[in-house]
Amino acid sequence: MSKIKAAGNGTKKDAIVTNAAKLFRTKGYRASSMRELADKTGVEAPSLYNHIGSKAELLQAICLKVGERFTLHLNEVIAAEKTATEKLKELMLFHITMMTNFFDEVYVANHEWKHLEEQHLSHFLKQRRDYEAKMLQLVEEGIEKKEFKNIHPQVAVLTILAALRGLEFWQQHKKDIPAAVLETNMVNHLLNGLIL
Amino acid sequence: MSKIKAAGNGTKKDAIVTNAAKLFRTKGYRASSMRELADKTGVEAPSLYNHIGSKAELLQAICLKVGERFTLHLNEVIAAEKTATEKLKELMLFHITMMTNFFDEVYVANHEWKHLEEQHLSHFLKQRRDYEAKMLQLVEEGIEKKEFKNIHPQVAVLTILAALRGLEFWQQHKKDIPAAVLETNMVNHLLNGLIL
DNA sequence: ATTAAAAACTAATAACCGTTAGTTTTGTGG
DNA sequence: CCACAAAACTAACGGTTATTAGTTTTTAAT
Repeated sequence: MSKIKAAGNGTKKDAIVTNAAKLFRTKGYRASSMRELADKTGVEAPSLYNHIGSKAELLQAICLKVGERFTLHLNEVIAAEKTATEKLKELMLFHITMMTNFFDEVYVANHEWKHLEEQHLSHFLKQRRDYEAKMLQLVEEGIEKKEFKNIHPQVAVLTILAALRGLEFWQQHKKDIPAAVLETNMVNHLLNGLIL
Repeated sequence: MSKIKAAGNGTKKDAIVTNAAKLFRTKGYRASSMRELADKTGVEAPSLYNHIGSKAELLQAICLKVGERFTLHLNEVIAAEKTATEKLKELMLFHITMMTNFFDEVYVANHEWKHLEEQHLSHFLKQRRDYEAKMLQLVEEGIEKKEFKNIHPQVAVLTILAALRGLEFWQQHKKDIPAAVLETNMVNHLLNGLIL
């Protein structure tokens, strides 16, 4: 039996990437050593290189996967025949789902993308800008159709995205606040506000 | 004339800390070398140690300063004789002010606190927990006095803090969105919601 | 001008890092 | 059971890091 256990339908490389995501999240990319990653994987450091190309490649894989998933979902939502409010709500719920199912990966993509090498860095940033731009269009559409208030659409997008990114901070309180309660309340807060 | 220029009323150490904040923000703490910091400061690396104790000390100074300022302000606001809505609004405005005036320091405190050494790490985290707890009390007070809707107060605090932390992302768009516009719209969004 | 302290420099050290080379062990298909 | 490939190991290299030691230069006070 090999020492690295590939989970489910994934390869051994996938298993290493998963371990890397967890390690990078807790320690940060630069503070994570390949020796420690190897240790968590149950193997000596050089053995990792039978399955992966480099440390940088691990970060790329994580950031790319997260970026693709979000982009794919956004395009699906936009293409659907729904009101802007419904679309926005779906986006928010998807962020919450992603954060619960792929916490380490999403966290790393949000925090460690700085350390991507050039080609992947600019790809990642462009993807993020596009995501933001499409969300901006959505909010503008909602304002035009009188679904939303006549507020500054860029600030609204910024506020919503920031609040959603802050979900990472919620993982600690997960025991206190179940996902369903969080979903209902955060979506409601961002859509309807705090004041009575 | 010494090579390290102390700005205004500050010491040379303060100048180094300021440079460190900028460097740590752009590259991250672990990816920032003392050689590069020395270079930005206009000096050779070992010369820094005539003024500071260690690299870790720089991060401590940054995180401590930020933590103290936020804590001090929160206590002032809480002690005042105002409605919960007014208090909450003041807190939000202070976050925006801090982000504009001490962007590097606030960013570093938010992103690099992981790399603090034990004593300072737990102090920093306790300070954050306390801040959160007092904000929770404030929101609960607002609900009790029928200023706020009857929503989950913890989720509200989480949402607001996350949105405020996301202000760091706004610095890039600073040219597009002036601070005054941002203030008005974000505070209004978080208090009154998006939907008409 | 003299002296003492402050602040800079050069050189070097020990530790750690990602990664490669070369070898041995383990698993697998015929 | 044999042979071949996959996957693990040990040893080591070249590079970077924060920091120290020791020395020289600069600043400032008498």
